[in-house]
Amino acid sequence: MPRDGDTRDCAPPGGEPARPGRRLDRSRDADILDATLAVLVDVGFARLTMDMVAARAKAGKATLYRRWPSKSELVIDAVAHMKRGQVDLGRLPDTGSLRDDLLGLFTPQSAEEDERRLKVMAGLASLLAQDRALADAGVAAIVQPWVEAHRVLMRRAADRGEIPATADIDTLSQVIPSLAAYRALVQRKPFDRDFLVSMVDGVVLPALRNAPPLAAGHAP
Amino acid sequence: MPRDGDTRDCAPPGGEPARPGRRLDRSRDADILDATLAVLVDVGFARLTMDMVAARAKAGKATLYRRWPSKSELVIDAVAHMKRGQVDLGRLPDTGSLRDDLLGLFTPQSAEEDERRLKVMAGLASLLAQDRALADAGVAAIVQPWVEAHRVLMRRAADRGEIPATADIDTLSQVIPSLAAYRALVQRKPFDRDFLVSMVDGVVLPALRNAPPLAAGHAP
DNA sequence: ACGTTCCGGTACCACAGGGTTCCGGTACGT
DNA sequence: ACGTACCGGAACCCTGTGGTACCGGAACGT
Repeated sequence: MPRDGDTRDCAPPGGEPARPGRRLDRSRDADILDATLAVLVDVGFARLTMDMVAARAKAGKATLYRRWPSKSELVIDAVAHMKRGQVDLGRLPDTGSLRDDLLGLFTPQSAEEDERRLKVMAGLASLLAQDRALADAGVAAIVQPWVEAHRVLMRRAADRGEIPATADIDTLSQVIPSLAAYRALVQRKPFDRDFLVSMVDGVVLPALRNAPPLAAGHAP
Repeated sequence: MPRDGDTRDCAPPGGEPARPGRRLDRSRDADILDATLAVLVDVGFARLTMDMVAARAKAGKATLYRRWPSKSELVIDAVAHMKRGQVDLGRLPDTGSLRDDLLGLFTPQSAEEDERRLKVMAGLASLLAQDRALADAGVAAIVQPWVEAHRVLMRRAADRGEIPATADIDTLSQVIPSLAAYRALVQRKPFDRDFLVSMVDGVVLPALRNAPPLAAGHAP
């Protein structure tokens, strides 16, 4: 959350207010947040220093502290800033086949983006154990939208009868995102299409088609 | 790995050698390692200080450095030390039913142990992104034996015809450990029996029974 | 031109924590 | 008793880093 002191208060929509000596300056925030994410990807939160961020953003350390009160706040803001460009729940694939829908979430361009997101997640790993707020922010920004997308696709498939209505969608929609996160965080192997196909055909689809009638459905 | 200098070289099996001024001292190592694990569980690797470990073990910091060359080595040793008491691959449940075997891995006494292991894993999270060796040691000590146990149980079930021979065991044996690790690390929810049952009945067993004939089997 | 306002860079401070050293104490074997 | 060898505790050094103060300069409006 950018500091609301100084001169950078929320200008009402409609371009820069005519303040004297005012630079464009609005795009600097994004540059700095991107630089923060880049450093975070490279070295993780613990080894991230404000000097690295400043150097990467070609900014002065003072500028960082002028806008964010601390390292933590800067990183939180950077992670939140990453949400932009996330999977758009309104524009999900809808091919009539659940398998194609699921694989359709993985476009070549989204691949590198996902990889990046998971690396950010890995960079945040140190905080999962100590800063609950930041960890939750990271999860909400990175994994949750993905789970939501899976849930929608599976729900549709159930509605059109492609999979049994008894399928435990709440559980199974978390499987692939969880496994992907685990693979990226712990195993440090790439999340590629082969892996996705293996998960879809080997785990999720078989489980969905073979839903047990008595499943009590504990959402994880 | 305890430093091999000083006087604590590998005494050949057969009790304490009669060295003058020698205390029992053999149990101190275990105490220190346990203390290290306890602190690791509490605050994670980043916030773990040698003073904390020394205080917890009622030992002096000097003693720690007399035996381990650095903080990293101490923690690695502590994690490896945790392997002791791990699932014994020789004494796995064998009820004739894969479901009962899988659920049988989860005994009330093992529950708290697993919880502890996963907390250690969470404490190591900071290192997953930076110290590959330590991260791998943690994974090998905590998750891998569990995967192995699942693989054995599934292999047996396939051999006796309970599940199709085409089932992708290499992939599916990783599912529950991965999901459990994800749940503990990222979601910070407890790994309880309800969750396990949900995973076994909702994901793994349906997927095993409904193995597609053409599965190319990409082990994750 | 000129002042205003912000910016980037640098030097600096404070402090936490890893690692080292030293010392008095204590249990053991002799 | 006495020496030995290790132990626990505490003081200490040193580096890295978060955070601050300050300066010259560049853009913009007037």
